Amino acid sequence: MVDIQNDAAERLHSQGGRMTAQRRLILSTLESLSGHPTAEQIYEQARLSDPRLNLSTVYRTLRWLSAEGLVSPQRFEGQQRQGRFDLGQAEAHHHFLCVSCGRVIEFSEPALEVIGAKWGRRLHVRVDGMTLVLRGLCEACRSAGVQATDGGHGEVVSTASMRVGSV
Amino acid sequence: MVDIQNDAAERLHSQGGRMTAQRRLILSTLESLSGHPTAEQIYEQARLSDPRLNLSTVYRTLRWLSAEGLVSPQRFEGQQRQGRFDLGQAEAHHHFLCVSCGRVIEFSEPALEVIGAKWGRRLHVRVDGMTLVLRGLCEACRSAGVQATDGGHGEVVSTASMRVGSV
DNA sequence: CACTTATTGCAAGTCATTTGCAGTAAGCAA
DNA sequence: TTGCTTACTGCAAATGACTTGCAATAAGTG
Repeated sequence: MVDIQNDAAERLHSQGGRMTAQRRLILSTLESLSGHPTAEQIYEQARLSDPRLNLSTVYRTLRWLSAEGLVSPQRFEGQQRQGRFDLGQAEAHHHFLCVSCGRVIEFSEPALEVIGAKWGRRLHVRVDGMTLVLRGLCEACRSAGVQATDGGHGEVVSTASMRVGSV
Repeated sequence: MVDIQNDAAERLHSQGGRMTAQRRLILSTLESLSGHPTAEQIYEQARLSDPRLNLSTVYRTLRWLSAEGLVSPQRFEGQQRQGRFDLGQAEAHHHFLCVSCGRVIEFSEPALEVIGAKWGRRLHVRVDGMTLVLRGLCEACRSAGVQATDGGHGEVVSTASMRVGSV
């Protein structure tokens, strides 16, 4: 459960899959990259270790990992077309997205469980998961004098990220 | 403010734009479609009134409307690549997404303002907006015996939607 | 009713992601 | 260790969702 490499290997095994060098590489790259990298970023990083790795292999692996629930794919609105991937359950955390630089900060908010459950009852639906996305300007962009300009759906100029624990 | 047609016309005017038949058609189609239609769905619906309408015009108009803050674009994760559009501010409401049929139910939850403000302070960022997406099974899919199967990121089989007021 | 130029339709182009296919290599069996 | 089966990979071509260039239209102005 804690070691993704082993977890993935076991899951593969149990469904007649094979643990290949590429999958191992993608997994460890995913572990080494903090933040929410895109498939392309994972590819470029992994390529440093093995230049023969192919982008479609990255996509295929990411897709399998998502289906297994080992990584959670995210799609933020705005100019960014690329999906982002992150180790762990989608439910485990929420995000702040800087509309100027694309930086993502994670946080967890237990109070949302209560809100989700409440709306599940009110709407007569079964709520299996939830994601809260906060949008705005990070400290760096704010002090750099950036202003949000487009009604809340910002153009991302560059990308960076950091991870912040639950408070 | 209340009449989108007029609001849009005024905004266009003030920036040297022109109110065309196409834009009027797209606007009224947007008003007639409840839920969160995709560009394609808006296009198909509008085409019923004027078959000569072009898809790129729909995209262009939707992009302008988004920039003006008159419609809010949404992107839900999962198999859906297409963006969805909705009249009104992104901030005004949140969504429940049925991972089985794609149905979207809106709701508003004032408590989230407080949570957003709290994290703005804690993370030292300026929060301009937020979106909460609840994922799960709607009543219809649940009673139809559908089970979520893929770790929370469902494949959408068909699309439908309804709107629910604030409670 | 001219006339300027924003806007449209159409076709071609992007970009992110997927897929068909033939060659490669896990993992099991002998 | 060697074979063997077939899952997996790399590569190239395809797809889906938009976006863009351009010449033809048509708002809104004088």
